[in-house]
Amino acid sequence: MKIGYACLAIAVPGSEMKSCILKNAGEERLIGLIGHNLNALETLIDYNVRNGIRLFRISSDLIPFGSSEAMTIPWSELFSEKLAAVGKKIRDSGMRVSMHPGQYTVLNSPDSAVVKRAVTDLEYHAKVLDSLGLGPENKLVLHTGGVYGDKKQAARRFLSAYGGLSAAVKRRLALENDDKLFHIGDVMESSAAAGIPAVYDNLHNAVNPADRARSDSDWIGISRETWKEADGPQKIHYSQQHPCKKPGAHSDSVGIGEFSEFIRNLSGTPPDVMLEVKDKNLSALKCLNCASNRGINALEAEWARYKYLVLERSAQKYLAVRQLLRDKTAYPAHEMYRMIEASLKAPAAPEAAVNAAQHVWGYFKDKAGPSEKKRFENALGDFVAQKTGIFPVKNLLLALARKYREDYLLNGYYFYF
DNA sequence: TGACGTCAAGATCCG
DNA sequence: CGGATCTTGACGTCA
Repeated sequence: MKIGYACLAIAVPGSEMKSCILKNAGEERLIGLIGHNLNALETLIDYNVRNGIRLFRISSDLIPFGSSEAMTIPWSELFSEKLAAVGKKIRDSGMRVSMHPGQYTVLNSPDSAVVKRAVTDLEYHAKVLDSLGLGPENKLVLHTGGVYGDKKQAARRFLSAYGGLSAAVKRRLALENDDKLFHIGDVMESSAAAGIPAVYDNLHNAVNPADRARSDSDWIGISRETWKEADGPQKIHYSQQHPCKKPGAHSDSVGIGEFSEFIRNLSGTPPDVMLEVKDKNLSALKCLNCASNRGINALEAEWARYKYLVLERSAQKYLAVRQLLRDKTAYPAHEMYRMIEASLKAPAAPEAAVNAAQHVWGYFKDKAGPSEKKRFENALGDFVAQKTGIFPVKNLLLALARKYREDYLLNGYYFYF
């Protein structure tokens, strides 16, 4: 069972995708952006390899305007070496990747111009995966599309459009149930008719259920049958409901208790699990560390990344986690994440936030010049006086961490929440 | 016509 | 001027 995350990572310096607006998308600008984004992708892949994350969704923004008429650059040739090198890292590490055109790629539209753009978009996505030299188990996940007042007719149009796609797209295509229109029962029908695998999404099924009598485990068992040898192991999408937002909205982080119960309830071969969650790689690492014993070092590395976030909420909880990790023969993953989750639920307490900021400042106090010290003290003073939030302070510390190359801090999560 | 979802770019505001 | 914060863009469907 692989566990992964989608598109972007938090606290991975140099991994940010860049783009621009259409009117600025000249050739020179685009070449610069593509070069940057391929480096960013390599940074993400390297990060995943270092951290044992072997499932990852590549952002559709990798090639800005990749499926637009504005794209006149032969990017796959221009960057063929780089693409091949990154693809080799993916293959050699046993990583499985995917891409996921958004809700605006609609293959079953009655409007032929919309369908044409959808086909172009799918061709673009397949070309990215082809250029990386990756096999058909690296999927292109798509939703069925719109209903237009007649779901049966709309499903037929999907199948007809699917039939017209190139082999390059067809061999990668997988169909996912959505949260509004085509539930997993609908998807199973189209999937069987087209002979393509079905990606089961648990939250979409919770919001748009096919049959309330069937559990997640039932549907995962049923959709497993659509995955053939060449498709690789079954893959699902997993997410949790945000407690405050509307039904279907993803949670900020994967709650480890709920996730573990979900996994426990599965039967048969466990699928690969793509997490859809706001905190991305953070949840992926959490779930991986809890799904198997990855060594006390993995937990210590995680604690190092979380610790100032916990400290700025409660010194007591900070000490409690430190205590928990004392025993180097134990592997208290669930306990550690439960404690971290509990403390992050609370907003930062002002006094604790000052304490945490001063701890982080400790990395610079011998290196920073007097003007830097003055700026830090002013920012902290403004925060204490409630003139600003803590973010101006954190951003200042982040800039210092970059300047003085404090990787330990840059790889931590403190600056990003 | 706005909402939907997503992210960064672009625009504007502020000290 | 730099940094923080707000708005726009790019896409198609549906209420």
